[in-house]
Amino acid sequence: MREDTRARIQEIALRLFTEQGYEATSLREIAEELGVTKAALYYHFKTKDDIVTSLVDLRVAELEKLLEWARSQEKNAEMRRELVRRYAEQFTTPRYLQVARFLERNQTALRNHPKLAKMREAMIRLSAEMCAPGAPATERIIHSLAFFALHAGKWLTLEGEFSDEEIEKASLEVALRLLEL
Amino acid sequence: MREDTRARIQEIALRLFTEQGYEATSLREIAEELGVTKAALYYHFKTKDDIVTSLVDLRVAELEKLLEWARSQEKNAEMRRELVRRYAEQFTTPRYLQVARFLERNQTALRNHPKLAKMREAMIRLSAEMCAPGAPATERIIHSLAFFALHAGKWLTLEGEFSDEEIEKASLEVALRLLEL
DNA sequence: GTCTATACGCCGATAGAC
DNA sequence: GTCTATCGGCGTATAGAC
Repeated sequence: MREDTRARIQEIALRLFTEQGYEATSLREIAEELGVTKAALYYHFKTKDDIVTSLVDLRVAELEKLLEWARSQEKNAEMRRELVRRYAEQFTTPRYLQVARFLERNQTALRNHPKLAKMREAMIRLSAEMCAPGAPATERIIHSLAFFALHAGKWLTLEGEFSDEEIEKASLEVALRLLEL
Repeated sequence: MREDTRARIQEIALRLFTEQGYEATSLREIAEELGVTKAALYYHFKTKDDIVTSLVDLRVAELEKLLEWARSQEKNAEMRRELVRRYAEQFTTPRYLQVARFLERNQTALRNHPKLAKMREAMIRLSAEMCAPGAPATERIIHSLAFFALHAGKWLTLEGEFSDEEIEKASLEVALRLLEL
């Protein structure tokens, strides 16, 4: 029945960082939820920052898998649609959705985190794969907005009116339609 | 030449909160940039939270102006386009753009701030004005996405490639096209 | 209006026993 | 692997002189 402690720390930290923000979450809170003292955390992670690193690595790996796939493809309309679908599909794995949300909500707090730079770089390269080199600004921007639409759930203050599933489904539809503009 | 000190505190706090995040910005930093001690700040604002309140008030007032206008209009396609245009136009006033960005980037850190609840409520009502009552989920979501396309600058990791103006112009174009989907 | 001085607590992190 | 104890530092905030 005993779960790996390291994994439980990640799980609790991920939830609290997302709900309250990275800076607002102390190691004491994480330890308390886990039922240990904060000193115990230091056996599993060198620093608070290290917990973040372990989480971001998950997301970077996912983005790089996507990037690798994109590069192996011809850049046509069907490839772009499939890329958006695959990007959206990553969010159907709960842990990946949680990590993505954590990163969404802590961009500013983590702005100096080296792994975040890696992630942004991957996003830039991914959105570049959406267009032929030298594509006009509006095309680049519209295609990038397709990715953005999939993150918009955070901003859509419609909770209570529609389920998460409805919002996600409609977001994907909008993202795909954006590719056709 | 002497500017009002209260206004200068707001200006510096707004910039630092946006760049570094609310939690990561201390009153000491603000005071240092202003060239006074942090104790001096307490003459102008009761608490750190009070500085935020004074900033959020600006945004809430803008949203409510927009909401009032929306309510006085018939809900047709041209009204929706005009509403999006007016929403976008608010961001052309530098101070309002700065405040909006500050709020975008500190949603999580300020999640318990009472003024933030007011702002979210105003956004919900504003996006409700975009549709007839009882409109289907996809319509509501797509029209709401139109607003949020205008916030996409944060996510578009295209800085350096395109100017802020290009991104804003294209975002508005996409927002307007979303209304027609 | 701004200062110095200070209260008081929580933070991340470490040392060393068990 | 987890504990107790503790460190140094910085956080917000206040008191009271000027």
